[in-house]
Amino acid sequence: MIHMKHDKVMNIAKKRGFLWSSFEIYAGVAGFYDYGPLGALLKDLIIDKWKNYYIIREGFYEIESPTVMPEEVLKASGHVDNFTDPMTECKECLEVYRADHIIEEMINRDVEGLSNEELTQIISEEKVMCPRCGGHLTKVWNYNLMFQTLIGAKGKKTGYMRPETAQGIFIPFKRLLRFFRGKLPFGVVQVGKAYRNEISPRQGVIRLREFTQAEAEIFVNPEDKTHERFHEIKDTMLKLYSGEIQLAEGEPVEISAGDAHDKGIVSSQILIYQLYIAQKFLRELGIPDEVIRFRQHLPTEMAHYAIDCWDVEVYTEKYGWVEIIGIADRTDFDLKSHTEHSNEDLRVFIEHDVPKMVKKLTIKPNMSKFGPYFKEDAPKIIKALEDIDVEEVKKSIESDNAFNIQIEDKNFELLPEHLNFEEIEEIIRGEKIFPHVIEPSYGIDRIVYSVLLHTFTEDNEREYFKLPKEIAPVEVSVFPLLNKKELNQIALKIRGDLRDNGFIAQFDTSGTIGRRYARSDEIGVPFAITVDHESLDDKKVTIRNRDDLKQKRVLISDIPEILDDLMKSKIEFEDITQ
RNA sequence: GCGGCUGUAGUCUAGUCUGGUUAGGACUUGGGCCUUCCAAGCCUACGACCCGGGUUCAAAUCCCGGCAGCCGCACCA
Repeated sequence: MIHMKHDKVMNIAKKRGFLWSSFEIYAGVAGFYDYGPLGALLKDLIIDKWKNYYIIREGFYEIESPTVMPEEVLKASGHVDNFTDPMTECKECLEVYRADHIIEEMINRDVEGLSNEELTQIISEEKVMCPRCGGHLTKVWNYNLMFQTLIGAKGKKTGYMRPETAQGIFIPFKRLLRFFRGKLPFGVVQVGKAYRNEISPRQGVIRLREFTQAEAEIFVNPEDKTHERFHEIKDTMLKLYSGEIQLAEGEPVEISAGDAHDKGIVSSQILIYQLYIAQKFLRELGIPDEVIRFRQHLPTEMAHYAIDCWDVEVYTEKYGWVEIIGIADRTDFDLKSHTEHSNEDLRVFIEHDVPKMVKKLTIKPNMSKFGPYFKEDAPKIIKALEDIDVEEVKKSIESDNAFNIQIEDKNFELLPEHLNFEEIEEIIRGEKIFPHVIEPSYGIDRIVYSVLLHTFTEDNEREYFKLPKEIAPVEVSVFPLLNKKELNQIALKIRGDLRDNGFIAQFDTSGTIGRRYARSDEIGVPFAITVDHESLDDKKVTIRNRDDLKQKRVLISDIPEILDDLMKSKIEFEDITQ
């Protein structure tokens, strides 16, 4: 199959320094890509924009945690045990299979959740053979997608490269909760590398072994998944491809955020709000609506920890619909699991709106009798009574006139005169709960690819990335109309001024003016400034708009201000006064 | 990981079957000339046989192994 656009985009990306495969002079390694000079800038600008959305607009805070994680963490998260596939290999033809799949296929038996040993046993007992050549299969082994490493000089401690940035946020939850002064909801983000040792990654930058994630973990009260700004977005249209529609083999439907909530298509306001943010973000990166859709995970494909999960997918000619963002309700799975494994209480105290009054029967030892009777054993007994079922004691006393209690192999008989029962009213101000986690997870590399693919434009024999100016790696080009010393001097001076004003500006004298414009357009530079002979007299230059080729003549001294206004969208190009 | 196909400058490609001078061309890129606004022209320079081993007097060319890419299978919390 020919993928003209993909091939063109990747060729230009390689040629002009956006992206290329890593370790090229050593033939490369599949699943690793370098960002070149322009690619690194572009990626940073996209991440900046992402942070602008999540940190500034949503009010979340960013943290940074290590990419190497000790085994315990990933044991608790389930990655050590579950981020694996059981594999088996044919001894004859060396074909590799998913062990569970082959058993289900060959003998039609559900083996989900069985251990490798059990799978191996089934294979030998049921005589499951290689479906291709009939050969014997090896015993089942786990292929874990994580990169394993050893921590420390003696290498006794097993570590893994993190398979997602999320875990780095769950681990310091107690400190984060304290930072946010104990109140839900709050959000924490992390941008960084994650690692998955894919068996055979062959989808370019779409499937990398080392990739960049931008994730937010939003901790919410499970009883309250509303969003305070939902009313502002309820009329926004979203193209939803729900599980139900997928099963019915239907088409995605355009539906308003409000309806999506009212009809229960998306499980909560806060989840829909995240879909809305994702859509807005992608639009502003120059990805058109037609190639964006939200696809709900089917119950069968949903991760074990999630109750609802939507992928934001972008259409690509080469790979079809590609997940570039995953938005999941992870519930309390992670915090609960880390609580069990670490013995740290990762719950949050939720104060009730109105304190609850609870009537409760308590035991009050009658110390004037109790003390002298039990003497040195009295404190022990009192302590034991604190943890005991009061109703049971009361019943026993009422029916048998005694209650027997065992402490350290000794029996004590409590008599009615030793105890008073009192009904007290207790005030319950709140309860401890595990927050639920809403997680938008952005695959930055896939987004960079989508942006390049979908901003790539061919018109009038021009081929260029029509990057929104906000994410253009180079903001302005400065050229002499002709490669003459006196023009170059002025152009260099202008470039210097622009750099002093914080713009990324480039200067180019090679070839003719047309070629220079073409080179500048190709990498998506939104504006070009050209110095001509008249500039020597009138101190004016032309400024050219990439997208419509229009030009305006402006004073050299006004350039930094004009460009600043243009870049910040305070004015449009046609508003420039000559 | 398995099978098939492929691997020559930044890009596209000639040469490989049939081993033999200094691996040829086009585009791109750098420098220069020319040129008063959108990849023009001229001069000039830089730049390649995927890696390793074998056969041979001699390997881009034949053989073996590796790596990478593409396609199919498998895999894809």
